[in-house]
Amino acid sequence: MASRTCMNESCGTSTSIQWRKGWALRSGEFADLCDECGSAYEQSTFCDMFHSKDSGWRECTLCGKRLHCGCISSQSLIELLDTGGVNCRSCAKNSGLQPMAIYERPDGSDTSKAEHVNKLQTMPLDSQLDGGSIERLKPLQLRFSKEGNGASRMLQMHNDDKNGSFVQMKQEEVFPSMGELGCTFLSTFNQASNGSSKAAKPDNGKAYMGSTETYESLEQTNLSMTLGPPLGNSDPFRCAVVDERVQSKTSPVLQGPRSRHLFPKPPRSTIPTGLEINAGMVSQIRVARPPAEGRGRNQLLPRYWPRITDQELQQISGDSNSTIVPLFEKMLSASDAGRIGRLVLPKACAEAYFPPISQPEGLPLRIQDVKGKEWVFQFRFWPNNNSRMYVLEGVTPCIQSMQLQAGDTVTFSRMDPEGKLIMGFRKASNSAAVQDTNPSAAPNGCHSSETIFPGVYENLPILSGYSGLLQSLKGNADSHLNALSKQWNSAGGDINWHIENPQARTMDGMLLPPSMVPEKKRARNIGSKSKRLLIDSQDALELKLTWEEAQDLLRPPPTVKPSIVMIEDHVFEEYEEPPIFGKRSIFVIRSTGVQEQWAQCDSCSKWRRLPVDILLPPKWTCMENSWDQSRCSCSGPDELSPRELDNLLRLNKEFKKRRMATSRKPTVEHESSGLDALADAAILGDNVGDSSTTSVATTTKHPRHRPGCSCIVCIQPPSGKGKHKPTCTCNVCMTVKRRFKTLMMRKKKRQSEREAEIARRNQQSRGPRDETEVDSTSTHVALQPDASENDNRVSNELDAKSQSNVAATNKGHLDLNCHPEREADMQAGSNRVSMISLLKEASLSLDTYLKENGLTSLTSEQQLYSASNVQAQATDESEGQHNDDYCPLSGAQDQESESEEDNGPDKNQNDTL
DNA sequence: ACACTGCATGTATGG
DNA sequence: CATACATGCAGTGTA
Repeated sequence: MASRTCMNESCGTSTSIQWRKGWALRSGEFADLCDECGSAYEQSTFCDMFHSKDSGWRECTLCGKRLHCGCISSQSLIELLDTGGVNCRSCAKNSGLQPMAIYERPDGSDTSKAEHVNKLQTMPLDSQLDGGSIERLKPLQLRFSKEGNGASRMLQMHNDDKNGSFVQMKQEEVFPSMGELGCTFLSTFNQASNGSSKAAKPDNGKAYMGSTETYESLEQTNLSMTLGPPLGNSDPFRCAVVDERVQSKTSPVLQGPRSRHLFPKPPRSTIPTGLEINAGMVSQIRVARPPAEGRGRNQLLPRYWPRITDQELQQISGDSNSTIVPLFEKMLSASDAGRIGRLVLPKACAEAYFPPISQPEGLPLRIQDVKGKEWVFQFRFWPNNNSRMYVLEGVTPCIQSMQLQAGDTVTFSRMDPEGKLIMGFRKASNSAAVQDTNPSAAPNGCHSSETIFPGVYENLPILSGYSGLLQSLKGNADSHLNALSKQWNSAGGDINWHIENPQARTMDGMLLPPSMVPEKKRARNIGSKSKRLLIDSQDALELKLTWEEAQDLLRPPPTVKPSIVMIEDHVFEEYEEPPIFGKRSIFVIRSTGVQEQWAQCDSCSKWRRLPVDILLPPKWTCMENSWDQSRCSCSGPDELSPRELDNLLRLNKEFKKRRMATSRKPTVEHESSGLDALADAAILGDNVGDSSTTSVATTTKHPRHRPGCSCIVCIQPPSGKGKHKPTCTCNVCMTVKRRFKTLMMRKKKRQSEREAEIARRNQQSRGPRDETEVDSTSTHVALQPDASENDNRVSNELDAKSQSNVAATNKGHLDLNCHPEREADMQAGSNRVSMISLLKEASLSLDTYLKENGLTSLTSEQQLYSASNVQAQATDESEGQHNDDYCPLSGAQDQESESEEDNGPDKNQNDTL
């Protein structure tokens, strides 16, 4: 029967280990308290449970496979059995057991170490819960193994806080000496188990508030672990030498997940994937989460996670039998490396791994460098914004001794069992040099441990991994990411750290050319900033895609009538409830010009043809296909040939790929290339009419006017009131007229060619289905096909164009940049924004649209002008739309440039258009 | 005049 | 928005 002893020495109550509500993940009721005095127990049940005398090994009860506590703790490889023991995941799977989280025992029964395991049940969640237990059902941190001790401390500390029993800790009283701290996590645990070590009480209540965050992140850890193999950021205890030595056979170097709950999750999608992908290449890298034994905030930022290589470990540990526990690292800032001699310590790190200090004066700290030289720094803090700012003072000699500069990284490790603090370093400048010269450097920017050092070291694996992930997931050569990766690489590693003289470095702001000056300045924070930007940009891409797709899936709330509101002369439908997501559907335009909507049955997955104006609910099955009696059940024949379906999917893929690609193009290109691309597509005619496509281009490429923007909108007369009259002969209007004329003539010509082509193909007995065009889709399946593709495709250009126009018109109303005063020129009532009307209008033919807009002909100059004027107005009212309207014009540039070359004033505009 | 010290403040960053 | 942190800066000490 395991027991715990109350930390309160005056109490000393020993109690058997029980399952307590305190283990609940989110309950916030950390009741792991002594029943007598309410103090926290000195150790964690979890540690005890899984880090027991048998070294944490368990045997699968079915196959006998031995599973280490890491597997247990990770929970990714085992299932804990109600009857005791564990099953490896494969056996568990075969036996039909479902993976599940481990839950607290609501009965509070006494549980020994083994019993704990036994009582961790592997039962389907549903079957295990009764109504009353649901409330108490809380995931437990079974992944606690070595680090569980730290977690338990945090639990206890949290307890302290919550119970107001916080006692300002005096180092000599409660905080273990560095020697005591200086043990492997395992030994730390053992000490704790034996009660020989006083778990640190918080010296700062605030410092322990991370507990709940810890637990919250646990669940995420669960997820990530379930989803994938061990993640990139290894458990420090495992990745440190001690683990390698002890568990070299069983423990992959990079095992991250078990300690993830103690530290912030890495940037989403970056670290895991990066290191998975590059696992082989970085196998020797120790990207270690720091030990969780610290008493401080557990939320160490990943940038402080110690990254250490075998070489460095070897260098630090030398030939001794000591083990090195990487604690944290910090890239030196200019201030750190400056002559002030103050090294700002990350607060969390200082509180976690350095002795607690209650007075600002702090205490002297002996730290040994890798050469064995011992330094004494003053470890102290400054009050700062109701917080503390920890610094190591007197580091200048050490910094200089190591010849460190801003951008270099100092690492703090602990040598066990002595507990000696070790200060290592990595030179930032190494990274560039080694990286550049080392042929073994991974082509994607990931490097072996020997080649990765601060700067690039910190980021490249992440970036490359992310890039790799994207590439693997999206099948997309991600030049943008690569570029970012390079940029980041240079930012992290190549920043001008090569100025050896610190003085000179401080002066380079004056000495360096302007282009270089910001680089130095940037260097200070560009790392994290760029990383953030990078990730954000990636997220943004993802989000944007999602958003764009969502736009087309949004439906008005079905049962709610909108209230019409007028905002700056624009009418909006305002719904009391948020829009709903409708079902994805695909619009198809046949060669005959007939539009179709296709949707996939949620039950049988067959594609069914639907009227174009139908809005489907999120769930839709053949049963609801009231438009086709022969296919109103799933047994109805499939209407869509595999070929066409493949075509749809393929085009969808291509579209997304293309969209991703266009999204990553530098903004500089957006103005021109985006317009040109749209223009080309418009002239080519096929699918530009697709509203979704145009919407993509619009929102992606030109959401807002920018200074220097030379688009058709921006070159309009200023103030926005200079509405062009039909008689206007300004450059813009003339250009518009000319281009539109050219455009339409060309389109006419192409249309006639295509009609001829259709006729020819029909004669060749080609199936009409094959001629269908995936032209418009609510799910962005419609594409901007390549020109070559377009030429071979058959479509109804007019319909496409009509959609374009309609979409342009409609979107013009939606765009908040639209100019109210131009609205008068819009068709009356057309400014009514309605999702349904949008869809309906999208199905209108061009002729209908033109009639409605009084544009029965576009062939005459005047009519041409009218059309262009309308479009110009639409454009004026919608910055985000003008691409749609005027890009075609710009696209005609090629053709018309021949006749416009001598049009001086126009030419510039044409170029920019 | 320079160095040091302690605090204040602006910015980056994460939640 | 809160916090962490890099750095500025004023006050003080010292050569």
